[in-house]
Amino acid sequence: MVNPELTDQPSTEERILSAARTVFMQKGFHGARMQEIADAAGINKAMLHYYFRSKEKLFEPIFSEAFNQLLPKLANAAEGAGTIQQRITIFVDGYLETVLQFPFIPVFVLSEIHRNPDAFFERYITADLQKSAKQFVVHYRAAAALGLVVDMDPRQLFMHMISLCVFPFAARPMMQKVMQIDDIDFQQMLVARKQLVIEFINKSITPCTS
Amino acid sequence: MVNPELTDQPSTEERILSAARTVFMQKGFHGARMQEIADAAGINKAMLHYYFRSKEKLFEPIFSEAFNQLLPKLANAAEGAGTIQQRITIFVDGYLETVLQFPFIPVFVLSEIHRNPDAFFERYITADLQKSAKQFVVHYRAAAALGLVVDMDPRQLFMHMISLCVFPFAARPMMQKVMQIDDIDFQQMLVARKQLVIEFINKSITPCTS
DNA sequence: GTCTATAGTTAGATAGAC
DNA sequence: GTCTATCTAACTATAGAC
Repeated sequence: MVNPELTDQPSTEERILSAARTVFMQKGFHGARMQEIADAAGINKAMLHYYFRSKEKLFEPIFSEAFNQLLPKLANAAEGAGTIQQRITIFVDGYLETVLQFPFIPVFVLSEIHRNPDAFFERYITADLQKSAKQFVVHYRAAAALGLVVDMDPRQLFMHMISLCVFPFAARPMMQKVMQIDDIDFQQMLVARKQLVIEFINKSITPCTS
Repeated sequence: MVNPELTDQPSTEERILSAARTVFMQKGFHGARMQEIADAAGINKAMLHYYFRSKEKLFEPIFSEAFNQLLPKLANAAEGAGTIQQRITIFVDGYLETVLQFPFIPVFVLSEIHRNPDAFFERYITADLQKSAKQFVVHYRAAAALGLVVDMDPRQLFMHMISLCVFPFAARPMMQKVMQIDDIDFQQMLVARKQLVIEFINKSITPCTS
């Protein structure tokens, strides 16, 4: 057989992963059915188990991939030089960029955390990640001591940032319905948030010196 | 038999609902097991079906109760007299008060929306709710025209408000682990948010006239 | 590697005695 | 109303032919 890497045809494994990504993201772990994944991949259930022994083992790489696209954004914001405002911009920009590209990630990650918190923590909340969070806190406190930003709990600010980026995607269908916004308009609003959220946060943390 | 309304003993139906509330809120619809609910209620599965014909029919009142505690807060904020700042305070206060009391509601509602969006919309997103959202938008635009608040899309502000209130509860386990905050401290932070979120928003929407 | 067929398990729902 | 026992369906997982 021709090496699948050199052809246009995705390998069976790739087709399975692609189908699993779609189904798991939309239905979650418990809601997803192996049959549905098999159908979407154009193969049968037996093949799923041939390539990935179990549903759990098929789920793992999908979740891993999703999660690892989100959280490294924090490291970018915490490391290197720059003002707090620049760090916030880097974080919000990167975060919103990713969820705009993969809008199912927020709900997917949230429900997985609650389904299996211990396994989740052990694998995905690394020491590096915790270190980045601490660095951000230190950076903010330093800036506050210099009077560059208002004095507030940086951990609360950090929660503000993530909330403003992620929640509109997680709650999208409800928000759209309540505010009666169609798909095109809402998509534009989500794109516009990149700038808006940064302005919103900056206005709140900047001391009124003018 | 003695009228259960007059005794201290909760009726079987109440015990079932109470058990279902706990299990559904922690596991979601698909994750919940009828057996587990029966065990928690101290009865057997047959009784669940005797009182509530199906899992779906048992789920319905639990979800309804949860959802109806959240969204009426919007009506309170939209109706009556008051400044935009006062409306925001009413909304954030009421919202955070409720989720502090029932911390599982956010994830619960979010996952149900994605499980069954159509049924969800039909039953729970009422015309009243949509009217309240519109009223809030009108109120904000009026205040902005008078220069009392900065000119921004009030629908985006509305998303900011809900995001800041709800998300920290939905993502609590992850946030705690990343920032290495213990249960007691995090609980205090959540309580403190009532004031913080209001200040944060007010600072952002208030024109810098000083 | 891929398929068909089926085993094994679990969960939701029901029947029927008390 | 409450229980035990059982049915049926759905789903994950495997066996075995090709």
